[in-house]
Amino acid sequence: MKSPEAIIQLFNQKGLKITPQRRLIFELLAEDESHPAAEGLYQLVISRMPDVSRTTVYNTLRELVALGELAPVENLSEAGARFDTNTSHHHHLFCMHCQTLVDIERNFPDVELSLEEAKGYQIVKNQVTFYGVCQECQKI
Amino acid sequence: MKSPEAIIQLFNQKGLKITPQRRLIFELLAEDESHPAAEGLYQLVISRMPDVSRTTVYNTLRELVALGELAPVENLSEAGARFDTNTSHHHHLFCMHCQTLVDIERNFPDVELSLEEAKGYQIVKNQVTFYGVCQECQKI
DNA sequence: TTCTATGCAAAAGATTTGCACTAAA
DNA sequence: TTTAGTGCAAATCTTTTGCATAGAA
Repeated sequence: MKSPEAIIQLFNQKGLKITPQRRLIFELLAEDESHPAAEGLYQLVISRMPDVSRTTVYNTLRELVALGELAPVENLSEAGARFDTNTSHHHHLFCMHCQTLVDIERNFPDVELSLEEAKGYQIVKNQVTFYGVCQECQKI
Repeated sequence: MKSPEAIIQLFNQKGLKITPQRRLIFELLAEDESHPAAEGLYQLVISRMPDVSRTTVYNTLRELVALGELAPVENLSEAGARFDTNTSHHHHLFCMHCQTLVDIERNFPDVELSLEEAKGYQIVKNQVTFYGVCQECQKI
């Protein structure tokens, strides 16, 4: 995700207000690579600022998604939706045991449908998810 | 999915009982290609057998998934989880407007990670989802 | 001073659970 | 007759909403 400063500038431009709660959320997201769910981010937030409400966390996540600065992950379910601070086109590697999710930054040029296969759909993008077991979980 | 008869046989083997409700659910799923959510299947069920409860539909879906005869779809969210009666390895084409989901039965041999890219994960499978707009929705 | 954000409590939607009753085997 | 399934109501979990108050601009 963009730096907290860049996000703050964007919020200002849009007439949205900067509160200490939001500032903290921006900071936590900027350094996050875990694709957190709302609840996980909320826990992180209250560990540093105990009186923030879930509502505020949910509101801010919703604003960031609306502005295109955060992307909901194509859902691997298991509880709530997870968010991706990387909004560029990329793929995912998912641990089926511990639910860890890692970005794969590369293209798969082969992943294209022929006209017949596309069945008249106008294709916008594709998303590859690799399912596996991470190193840690293999030891168990 | 397998034929109702084959599923019934499997349930019998496992000591699970066959009720009229389950028989109907098996029949509806066997002819379904829409990847229904629980609620959609429930509506279909009660259109033919009005007093079936949601609980029974949810229970039966859960049994089928546990037996590996039905697969939860890697979630495209927007309300509830959807189910795939096709449990073999395949990919998906999704309409971003009407949520229609179509199976893509082919391999993408290019979709492999190198050892470094796999970051120590033991890869089990991959899943490609194409996002687009179907023919009907393009007309709107 | 104005207007959005916050936080609470309640609501909403999907799914699960406890339990008494029914029915398949 | 035994054991699992059904259906109801209630609980749970995630997320949204209404609203009074606080606080950023």
